[in-house]
Parts: sequence; C-alpha cells; structure tokens
Amino acid sequence: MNKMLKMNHRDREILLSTPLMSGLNPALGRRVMESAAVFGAEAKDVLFREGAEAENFYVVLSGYVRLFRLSREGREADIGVYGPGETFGECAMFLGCKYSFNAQAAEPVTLARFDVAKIRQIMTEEPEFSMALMGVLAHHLHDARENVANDRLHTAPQRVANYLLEMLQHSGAGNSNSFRLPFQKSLLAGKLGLAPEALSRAFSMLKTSGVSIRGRMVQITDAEALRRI
Amino acid sequence: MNKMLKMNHRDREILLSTPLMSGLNPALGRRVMESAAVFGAEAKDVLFREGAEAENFYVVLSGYVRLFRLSREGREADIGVYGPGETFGECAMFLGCKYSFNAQAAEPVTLARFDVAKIRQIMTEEPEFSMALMGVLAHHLHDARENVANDRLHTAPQRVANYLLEMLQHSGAGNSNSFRLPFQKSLLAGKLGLAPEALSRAFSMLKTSGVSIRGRMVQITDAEALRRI
DNA sequence: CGGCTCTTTGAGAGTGCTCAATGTACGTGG
DNA sequence: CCACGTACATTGAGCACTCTCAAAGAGCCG
Repeated sequence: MNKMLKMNHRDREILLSTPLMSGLNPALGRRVMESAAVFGAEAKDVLFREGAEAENFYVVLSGYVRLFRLSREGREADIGVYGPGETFGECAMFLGCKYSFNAQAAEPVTLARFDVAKIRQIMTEEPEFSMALMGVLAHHLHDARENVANDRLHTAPQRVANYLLEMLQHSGAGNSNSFRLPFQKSLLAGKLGLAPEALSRAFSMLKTSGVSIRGRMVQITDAEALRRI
Repeated sequence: MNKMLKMNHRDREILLSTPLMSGLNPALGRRVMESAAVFGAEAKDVLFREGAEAENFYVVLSGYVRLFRLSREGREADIGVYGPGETFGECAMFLGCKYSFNAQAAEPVTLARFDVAKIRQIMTEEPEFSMALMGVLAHHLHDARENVANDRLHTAPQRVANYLLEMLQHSGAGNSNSFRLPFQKSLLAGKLGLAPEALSRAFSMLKTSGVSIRGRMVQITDAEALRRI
C-alpha cells in the first residue's frame, strides 16, 4: 500500500497532457512536475479522510478513484469518480487545508502526489498555472452542479441513459455504437447516486430502448430512443 | 428591470468586505472595483440563461438570487441560492464563456456586475486576485458537493434540521435560539431539493423536536434533539 | 375589506431503498 | 483442467419516502 514509484516516461507524458498542465510553457511544466511524486495504491486503499490535514493533492495516472462522504450512521455517498488525467483534492488548498471528503482507490491505481506548499508558491509567481488550476476547479464545480441537477430532475433510467450517451460521445467519436464501461457497475451506481440494484433494474428497462449489456460491454442500437427516455 | 445605479458608499463597503475582495491590497481593490457596475433587478427577473455568452459575473449586494437548471420538460432544479456578499457566474469564465445554468432574482435585488474581459486581464497580472477567486471557486465547489451528499444521505426532515442548525450558528453566534429565515419558504424548499409541500411537512415533523415556526421566525428549544434527527 | 400569493394539509401514486436469495464471473488451488 | 470460493450482479418482495394534484387556510398589500 502507498508504494512509492519512480516517475517513468509514460507517467510524465500523461501528466503533461492533463488539463492541469497541458497549457503550460515547458519551463513551468518542468517546475510543476518537480513538486510531484508517483506512487501506487491497491483497490480499497484509503488515500485520505475527511477532516485530515491536506498536504497534497493528486492526479490520477491510471485506474479510478472514488470521492465520498459519510453520514453519521456510516452510509456512504459518492461525490465524484476520477480517472486518468484528472485532478482531485486540490480544493482543500483553499478550504483551510482540510480535506472535505474521503478518497479511496476503486481498483489498483497509480497516482501523482503534488506538494501543496510548493504548488502554492508556484501560484503566487506564475499566473499561467493559476489559470490552469482555476479551469480545473471550475470544471469540477460544473460537474458537481450537474450532479445535483441530474439527481433532482431525472429518474434512474434517465440518468443511466444520459451516462451511456455521454460515454458513446467520448469513445470512438460517434462512429461506433458500442463501448466498454470503464469501471465496475457498483462504482457506476454510486456515481449516479443509485443503489447497485437500481442500476441493474435501470439497465434491464433500457433493453426495450435498444441497449444490450454483457459484462462491461454496452451496445446501443438506437441512440435516438435513449435520448427520448 | 436591469436598472443601472450609481455605486454608492454602502455598495462599495459591501463589495470590499466580500470574500472575493476583502483580502486584496487597497490599490488592487480599487482596480477590481473599476471593472464593476451596480444595477437593480425585480423579483423573478432573469439575469442570464443557460448557454448564453458570459460577458459578466456578479456579486450580490442585497437580496437573493437563485441558480437553476431546466429539464427538457421544463421542470426546474435549484443549484444554489446566493445572497449578500456572494459571487455567482464566475465559473463561466473558465467553461468556454458560456453560462451553464440560469440565474433569476428571487426578490428585488441589487447586484454588482463585473466585466469578464477586464477581470481576466487582472488575473494575468495579479496573483493576489487569482488566489481570492480560487477561494471562491473552491467554496462553491464544496457547497455543491455538500449538496450532492446531503441529497443522497439525508431525508427531508434531516436536511431541514441541518439547515436550521447551520442558520443558528451563523446568526447571533449561538447565544440566541431563534432567528428569521432569510427568504421565502418556497425558495428554501428548492435549495434543499424539496417540493414546497415536503418542506412544510418536514417543519411540522420537527415540531416534536422543539422547533416552532411562525411566518419566517424560527425558534429552536432543543438543538440537541435536532442534531439527533 | 377584497384579492393575490404563499403555505399548509390531505390523498394517492410512483420511485428507489433495504433485505434476502439466486445467478454469474473470475481467480485460486488442488 | 476442473472444482471451488469469493466477490459481484441480478431478481423479487415489501416498505419508506417524496412527488403530484387538489383544495383549504393564512398572510400581505392594495
């Protein structure tokens, strides 16, 4: 658990193509990279807990990470799921340096860990980096609000249909009509604010709208019908 | 509607004590202020629509503003409610300069409107301002995620109890056990993701936990009982 | 006092959760 | 290579919750 790794060429490449870093000039990119260290974690490893002192934020290099909050009775609610190229935990820098949620590896992952103190210094000197980070924050904000609206406006089958259509866009650029779910169904259920059973039932309802599922493979024969759900 | 006003001393004072501006050095504060104009709007006036070109963001000087999204069938879901001293619409600057939600005055309001182009210029030159804006973004992000978790973890009476306890903190610093709701109950219902009827029922359930309501006045006789809900 | 809006109350239906049991996939070890 | 075990996924039944629709009540401003 939390095994330190040497940053290899591939890690570096992924980091540089991240929304956080892709726009930076080469010198600045190198400087930011120097405040990062790469490590691996196993499925279910806790990366940090709500309330803990935030000395780092993270970028996912491979695998998926789950952010969630706990109720007093111990029930969990997912707040977001982040995959390769995405940043998480950065908001704690501006919220009293305390994490406001829990983070857990949903599967074996490799992560880049950034040092908050060093990054904060960079921000005071390099507006270019601040702009990039604001972009990330704004994007996360947009996602979170979209989640709120989605939960409040749409039923389970509608949320699932939306998700499938979104995935269809992002994979194969629209020419293909099938793709692979990027992670476990139970994780997807959490991301959509559903119990696993509800996701399962939603999938079986969508069969009548031209969706077929085998394992993680999804095939969509009638995207129009999905949009009408 | 959208009546332009001259910025008076009081407006200036409120703006300067805002999270967005309170930390800035005087010269920078003046410069930021110069990119703003004050105006008033009536209840239900639309300030901007989802998808519209974002040339401004706003700070509330008085009254409350409602942010919401629309479903295809025309149902509305509130994403946030912002009051005096709070910023909204700033995220659009980083999302292709398109607003991603609708904004509407919930009552007569006065607002400061900031010019995005000028502010963007300031950001490239003044890291101090960027830091402040990142603080605002991070805070909004935190609120939005808290909303998601709240919706998914808590029932209507629990959400209302949470809200009342929060309000009790923020008003009177804890020595008083009563306060006034800052806006209409129907707006509060929307903010909490409830139909007005559900809010009403939640209030009447909370009567047995030492909450009494008359109009907008709330009295809490047993805060401990509320916490246990 | 009358008219309007906001709020409350009631009844009914839809939606998703919990719990429990069965099915299925995958990885391990015999 | 097959048998087994474990974790994941599906299915069913019952229940809790909140929405919708409809009507009655309260507050506010003219």
